[in-house]
Order: sequence, then C-alpha cells, then structure tokens
Amino acid sequence: MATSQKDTRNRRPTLSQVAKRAGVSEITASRALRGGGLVAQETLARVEQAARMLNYVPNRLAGTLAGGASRQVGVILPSLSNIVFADVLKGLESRLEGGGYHPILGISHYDAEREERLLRDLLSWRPAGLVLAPACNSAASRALLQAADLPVVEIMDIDTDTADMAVGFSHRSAGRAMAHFLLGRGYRTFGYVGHDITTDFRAKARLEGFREGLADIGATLTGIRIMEGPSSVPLGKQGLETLLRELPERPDAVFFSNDDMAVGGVFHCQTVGLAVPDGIALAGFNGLSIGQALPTPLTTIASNRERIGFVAADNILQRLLGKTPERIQRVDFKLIPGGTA
Amino acid sequence: MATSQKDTRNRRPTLSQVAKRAGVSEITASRALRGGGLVAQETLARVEQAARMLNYVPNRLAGTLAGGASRQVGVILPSLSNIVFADVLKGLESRLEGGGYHPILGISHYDAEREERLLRDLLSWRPAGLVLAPACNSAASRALLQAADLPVVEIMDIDTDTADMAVGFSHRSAGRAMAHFLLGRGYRTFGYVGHDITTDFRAKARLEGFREGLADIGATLTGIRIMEGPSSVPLGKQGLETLLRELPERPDAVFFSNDDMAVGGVFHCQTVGLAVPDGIALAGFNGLSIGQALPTPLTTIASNRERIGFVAADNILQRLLGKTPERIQRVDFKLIPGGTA
DNA sequence: GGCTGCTATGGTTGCGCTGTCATGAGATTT
DNA sequence: AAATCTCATGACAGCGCAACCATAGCAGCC
Repeated sequence: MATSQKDTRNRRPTLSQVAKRAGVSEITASRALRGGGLVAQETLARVEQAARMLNYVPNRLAGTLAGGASRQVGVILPSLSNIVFADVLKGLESRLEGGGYHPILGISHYDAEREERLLRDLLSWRPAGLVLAPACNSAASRALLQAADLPVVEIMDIDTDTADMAVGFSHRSAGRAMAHFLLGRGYRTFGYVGHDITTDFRAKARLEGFREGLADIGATLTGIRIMEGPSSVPLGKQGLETLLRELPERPDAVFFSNDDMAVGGVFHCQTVGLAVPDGIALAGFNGLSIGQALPTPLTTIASNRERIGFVAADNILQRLLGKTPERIQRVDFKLIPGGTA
Repeated sequence: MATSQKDTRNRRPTLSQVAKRAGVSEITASRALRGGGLVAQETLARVEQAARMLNYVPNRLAGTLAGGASRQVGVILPSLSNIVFADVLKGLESRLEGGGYHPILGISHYDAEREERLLRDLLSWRPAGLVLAPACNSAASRALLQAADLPVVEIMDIDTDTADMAVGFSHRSAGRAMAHFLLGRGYRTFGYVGHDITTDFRAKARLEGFREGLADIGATLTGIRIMEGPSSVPLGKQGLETLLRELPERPDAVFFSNDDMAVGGVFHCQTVGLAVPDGIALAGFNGLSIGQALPTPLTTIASNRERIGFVAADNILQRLLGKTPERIQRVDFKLIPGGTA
C-alpha cells in the first residue's frame, strides 16, 4: 500500500523533471508555466515542450501550500433533489469556470450537524471562498467562518443576518406578493400545499409571508397540507388531492411551495375534471419551465436561480481581486400572472 | 496582497500550535487527531481539547502532499441543465460523503476541448479518483488518464470503449427496446423529436438503436425533428408541433429524446385537442417523475440515474480500498408501459 | 537475566511548489 | 567610462503535514 502509493506518485512527472529536461532551474520552469512573463521566449518554448512531452500536470496542492492562492471554492447546498439548486449550481459553476476556479461540493440535506461537518471538511481544503445556501445557522458554523477569514456568500434568502455577503431575495416578500396578487384577483379563501417545511426554512418563510399578506385584508388560510419529502410533481398531485378531501369547503385558490408541486396540482384537477382557475385557482413558485409549458401557463413567481449562483460566484471572484462588492445583492423575484389563477 | 495572504495563513492554527498547547510533539498530535489508535487515552483527550480550543481545521493540502491520500474525487458532467445529471450528481455525492470524500465538479458542455481542460484542472488537485460522463473521447484525454494512474469510472453509457471502469447501460439497446415495444403495440409509422444530437451522443445512440429496432421488421422513421438546446418541456412541445406541421401524414407514434420533451409533446396534444394515444402515441425516455404524474402516465424507459452515480462513487471507493470491482457494471433501464403508447 | 514483543512517543526528512532575495549580463544613461 | 536600469535566471527556504525510523519503558517468556 505505502509503496504502491509512493510508486504512483513517483510516476507523476514533477516540475523538477520538467525543468531538468528543459535545461533550466525549477523556478524558471515554474514561471514559464504560470505565464507571468519575465521568461525569455526561447526558454518558454523549451519548458512548454518539455512539459508537453512529459504529460506534466502541475500539483496545485503543493502550489497552494507554497503560497499560491487556492482555486477551489467550497459550495454547500441543502439538496440536489430540488431542481432549484441544480440551477444555482449551474450558475455558480459557469462563473467559477470562467475564472479558472472549481466548485467543491457538499450537500447538507437541511441538517445542521451535517452542514457543520461539511463546513469543516471544505475548509480543510483551504478554498479561496465559500458559497452556502444555509439550512440553519449554528454558532459553531459562525465561529468557523469567522476564524477562516475568507469571502463567504450566503445565497437564496436575504432576510436573515449575513456574516459576510448575501445574494438572493426575500422569500417572505415573495409570499406576500403572491397573497396580494391572488387577493387582487378576487379570491378570498385559500389553501396551501407544501413540502417538508421543518427543513426548508425558505419555503416556510414564503408561507409566513403569504399568511401575512392575506392577513393584511383579513383573508384566511383555511387549509394547509405539508407533504413529506422533497418537492415533486407527484407529491403536489397527492397533496392537493389530500387537501381537498380533508377540507369541508373547497378554497378559491391554492398556493404551492414550488412549481413542480403546483403542476402536480394541475394534473390532479385534470384527473378529477376540476376546472382551473374557475373551479379552483392554483399558483406555484419558482417559475420552472414545466409550469410555463402547460397548456394553461402556471401562475407563479419566477426566481432567477441561475443568476443567483452566477452573482454569488462573481462576488467571490471580485473579492479575491481585492474589490468589495455590495454586502447584499438582490436578484429579485418576479410575479408571472399565467392563467391558472 | 502578499502580506495579507501571509497574515491570513498565520492566523490559522496549525498542527504545531495544537501540539504545543497539548504539550506533545507534532506527530503525536497528528496521530491523535487522525484517530489511528496508538495514542494514550489521556494524551488523546488533551490533544482533542487543544484542537477544539484553537478552532483547528487540518490543512489537507499539506496532509495530502505529505503522503496522505486525497479525499477529493473529480467529477466531469456534460451539463446541469438536464435534470438527469443533477440526479447522477446526487447519487455520487451521497456515496462520496459517506466515505468522507467530496466531489470537485466540472461541466464540459459537451465540448471536447473544455473537457480536456477540465480533466487537466481536476487532475492538478490530485484527486483520489475520477468520474466522468464523457462527452467525447480525445486521444489527449486518454493519455492524461493513463498517465494519472487513478481509478476512473465512465458513466451513463457502456457501449463505448472503457479506459478503466464503466457504470450504466447501453443507450443503443434502450432505443431498440422502445422500438420493439411500440411495434408490439401495433404502431407502424414513427416520428422522433430530440434535442441537440450533435452534442449529446447518448441521445444519438438511442435514436440509432430505435432506428435499428424499427428496421428489424422493416418499419420506418418518417420524420425526425432535432431541436436546438438542452431538453426541456417547452422544447418538446415546440418540437412535436413543428414535426406534425412538417409531415404530410401523422405518424402512429413519436419517440422523444427525453421525458421532459415528451411531456411537452403531451401538452401540445392537449392544446390542439389531439387524443393520446389514439390519435398519436407518445413515448419518452428516462422515467422522470413528471411523466409519471401526468393524468395518463407517460410510456417511457426508466433509467436509474441516481444509482448510476452511487455505484460509480462506490467503485472508486472500492478501488481505493484495494478491491477490484467489475470493470463494467450494468445499472439497467426498464421499460415502463404507461398509457401514452 | 537476557530475549522478544508491545505500546507510546519523538526526531528527521521530504512531499512539490512558490515567495523572496540575489546574481549576472546586456542595454541605457550621464 | 562609470553608474544605473532592465531582463532573465537561479539559490534557498519554507508552506503544514505524515512516512519512516528510532527510542524508551514495560510486560511476558523460557
């Protein structure tokens, strides 16, 4: 084992081998390959050729340890089951890649303990920055971040306290906005179908905002149905079915925690022959493409998830260049009227 | 800049500081924190307390460089726009996390050049293993992998040549299977709606298999519509619409490159009042939950993407433990009859 | 009583690279 | 012609940690 490891390592060409082959010192080879200038054209060519011939791949562990800046950015997301975070990750990756950085990923599953462990793990790689969609906010995590002293962007929500930077929008306001919209359309009794709220505190914030928005004119939320598990089309279908079965009276409109849940609701109505929005109005959240492709486009609130990821990564890179982007950057939601409410 | 970096680093507690505080040598502290045994109970406790008090986070760059095994696994996927790869990543992460490993991610965008650069970049972090959904197979990439000499798993398809290990199924066979199923149902003329095929060679393999399957009994593919961009519900809707407009005669059945495309097809039929499957039969691929939640469940081929990711990660970990898993591991597809064909 | 074997600990070295300072050769200035 | 400046290169040290080998103490054994 030990020997095999050693053998493996020995087989990988090092900078020193490249240098020897090019007939220069290590440091010159290093400079040549990093391209900072300050190396003669001819030397540069020799070193590059030597590197190519040896199939040299620099060892960034050593490079970073020796004082270079790490080019990894730690990313902690609560879930990948929700397409929302895949979108965020996509935006993140695209910006990081452009700067020559790579995300190193951890999934917290909305679990505080796991989140803290991930934080430790990722910090142990000495990343240049950190992007997190916090699932919770333990004191220990705060302490770690404080001690680590690197650029940190918290994404998705901007309502909670921010340690360093934040990118996103207020989920509470989004919930309110939908309440006001539905009230404006004349609906007066409301239901809510959501996925697991004990874990997804942003969905919870939306629900609270929705409640507050209704309360503004004294309207009521007559039924709430929280399903277990991550949001999905089948779960929304099942959720609406259950909600309607349980309620003595059908609400005018139902707000869903996510568009895929809402699409499930639409499917349920199709299945039982309930007209939308005349029999019941449905509204979702996130502006997923599936909702907009329905024969009747879904009424929803669009969030720009990919852009949130992109901006978050950009903030990290800005800071690494010595600039100081806005502490809180709004990437706001937008209500899409659609046709289901 | 240079000084600020140095300052930053100096502020982070090192193993030596922990050791000093615990009154032991560095190496003893190291052993204590890594938990290999061989340290007296009382010493262990002292070291652990010292680490806790200093908020010590080990520097794995140094650890790995000094001979420890890296606990990062490079992952290259072609896209995150397709939910399929988010699922794969989810499976990957869950297995890696269980073993104390972390994925470091690159997205190739189905681009050979970018894939090769990513490969270099990820290898420069000296990962313990590599998982790739190859978008292409350049000679240069092969050479890099060969030279790197680490466990590599290629995922999704098992038809192409494998450098080291492979996990997935034959997309060609999947295409064939759907052809045979549809023929068995009595359909005789066929259309195909797909997303960009020049880039997604697995979708292309499915189409080819589908063609071959039809040819087995002399049936024909009367119309093909390839859309630009990643697969999505709106794109499928638009695709079917275009296909039907272009064709002089409506085919009996249409095969889609992906379930979200097929759901778009279903929506199109709903919109124009075309009965499914009596007016036209529709079939998808991947077994996404959205298709199964439709009032009439989609006829499709289910792929177990999360499991593919999980098994791929498991293979890497197995190999790191010195075991030798099967070179080619099948995580097979399964035809789901549904109700749309 | 000398031998082995075991546990707990430490000293030294080196992983591969880059920061810092030093050097030498040639070009430019005064 | 001496002083200065630029450019290209090199020597050396050290990043933080773990592998390797050594040592000391103590029990058990014939």
